[in-house]
Amino acid sequence: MSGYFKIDKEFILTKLHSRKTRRQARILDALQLNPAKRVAELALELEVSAETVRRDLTELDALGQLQRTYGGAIRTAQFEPGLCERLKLHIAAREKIAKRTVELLDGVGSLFLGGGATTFHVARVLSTIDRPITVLTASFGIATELAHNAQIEVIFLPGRVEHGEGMVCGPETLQYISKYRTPIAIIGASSIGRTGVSEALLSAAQVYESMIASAGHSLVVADTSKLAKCALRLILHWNENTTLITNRPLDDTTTTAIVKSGASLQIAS
Amino acid sequence: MSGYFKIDKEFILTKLHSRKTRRQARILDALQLNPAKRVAELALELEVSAETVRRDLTELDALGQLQRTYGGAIRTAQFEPGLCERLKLHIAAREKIAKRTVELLDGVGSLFLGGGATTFHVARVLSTIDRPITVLTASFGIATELAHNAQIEVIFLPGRVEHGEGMVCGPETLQYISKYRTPIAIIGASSIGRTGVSEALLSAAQVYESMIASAGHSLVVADTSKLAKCALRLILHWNENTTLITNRPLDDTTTTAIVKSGASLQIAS
DNA sequence: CAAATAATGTTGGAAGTCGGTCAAAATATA
DNA sequence: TATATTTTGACCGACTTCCAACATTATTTG
Repeated sequence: MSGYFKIDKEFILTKLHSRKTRRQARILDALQLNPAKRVAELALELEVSAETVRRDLTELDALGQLQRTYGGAIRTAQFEPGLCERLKLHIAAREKIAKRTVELLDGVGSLFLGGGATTFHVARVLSTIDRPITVLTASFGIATELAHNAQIEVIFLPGRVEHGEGMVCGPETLQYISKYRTPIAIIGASSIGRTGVSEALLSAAQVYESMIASAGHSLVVADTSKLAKCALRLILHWNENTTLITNRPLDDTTTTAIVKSGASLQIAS
Repeated sequence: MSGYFKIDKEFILTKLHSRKTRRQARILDALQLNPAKRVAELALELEVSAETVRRDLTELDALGQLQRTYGGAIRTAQFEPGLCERLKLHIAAREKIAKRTVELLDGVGSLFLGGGATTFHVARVLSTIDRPITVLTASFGIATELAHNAQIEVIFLPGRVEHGEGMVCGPETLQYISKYRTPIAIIGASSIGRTGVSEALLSAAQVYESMIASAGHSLVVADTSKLAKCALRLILHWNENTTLITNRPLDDTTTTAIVKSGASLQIAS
């Protein structure tokens, strides 16, 4: 029992009130206001030696609280740290898929755009479009990316902010989606298989499912790394209102299953 | 006539297809995927000399496309570049105001939180709160800031994304706000005066106005730099359901006007 | 209080960056 | 095609950062 008390006291004294912790908090604070800070600059402001600052930065970097650079540190993306990492994977494949997807949007005036790394690439390509289009999304990252282009009207969906995912979801979101109708929904996926598309995060799955239900046709964007995985919730059975856009031909069994269901298949290369 | 053609051709050839422009585009692309890049790193990837990369970075930095750091460059905040600048002003005053404001929230379970630099400081203080609370907001930056704390339920409002402001607004937003009732709305302002509070951006003004209408009591947060300015749209007449939280005593005329109206005045120091 | 531990400052050399200048190469212009 | 302009690469001195080792100071523990 007293052992627990001791740990608690230690924690409070050491972790919360030590000079070091306070200083590191100030460093993080400074980075909230400036995207980047130099070692020398911080040493001056905090009135400690540059070495101390360097040691602090190394620790905070290891904790993922900031990112070290040569000469200083930058704040880590405050949005979806997980997504930032995923964005670095399969870039070439996803860019091809994104381009092919946007090519399919000829004549489309409005669409739903789901969340995830691949759809983010779609947003980046879409943001270069040169005609008016309306996009409905639940993802902060995608909304911001698209807002760069004044021709794109971005409608953001309401809902509870999913902590750490950078998107909204929940009953409010679903209800709101159901009030709209668009010709197209563009959806990413945790996994694709013979039966259909599934998604690992339940709250996101529900949002995508609603988007699909409110759209005339669904474009599923997924690179081949998503194959043969199995995610929590099936959000879409292959059907004639579905197009899968991927980067490489799939195995015969899957291809047959998709084609037989009436869905289309597009290989971007 | 041929003059125009020439300019056009020049533009296309020089600006869009020149090696330099393509290379700079690749630099910006690389920064989309990595928050920071070093000069040497870029030189290797782009297969040009470090000097060329430095020159490119200098140019892109001057254009505000990225931010130069010692040894490389980082991407500029993709969110609200204007807000980022405003956040650097009046920090001390705003932090005091923010702390005082959050102190006033004892017992409050839900609230509206408007947009702007001062309310962002409120969000930062609020994100350290140690009890459950529900916050409704229309600002991406504030939503993200608050989402760090798992105890805070953040409800995001729907609407058209205001290009460059990092918030949603428009009729959908207003209608959605009118469906909620909260005890408190915390609102920033472009200016405060004898009559009340006004806001420069019309679409934002409408959102704040709705928030005020849906809340039992309004906390107006504004540092004294907002005094004696006059912004486009008056969003609030001083009344008994209003509290102004500011950092320094106001001039007698304004103080009298506010107090006479029944509003409260809090000086955070 | 004394010993042990952790945190911080100092120093010096290695490595990296910067910015200016100049020459070479690519590109545009006549 | 020849000339002018722009772009790029290379070099160098000045400056900055980094890292590791060690000395010093603060903090915790017994």
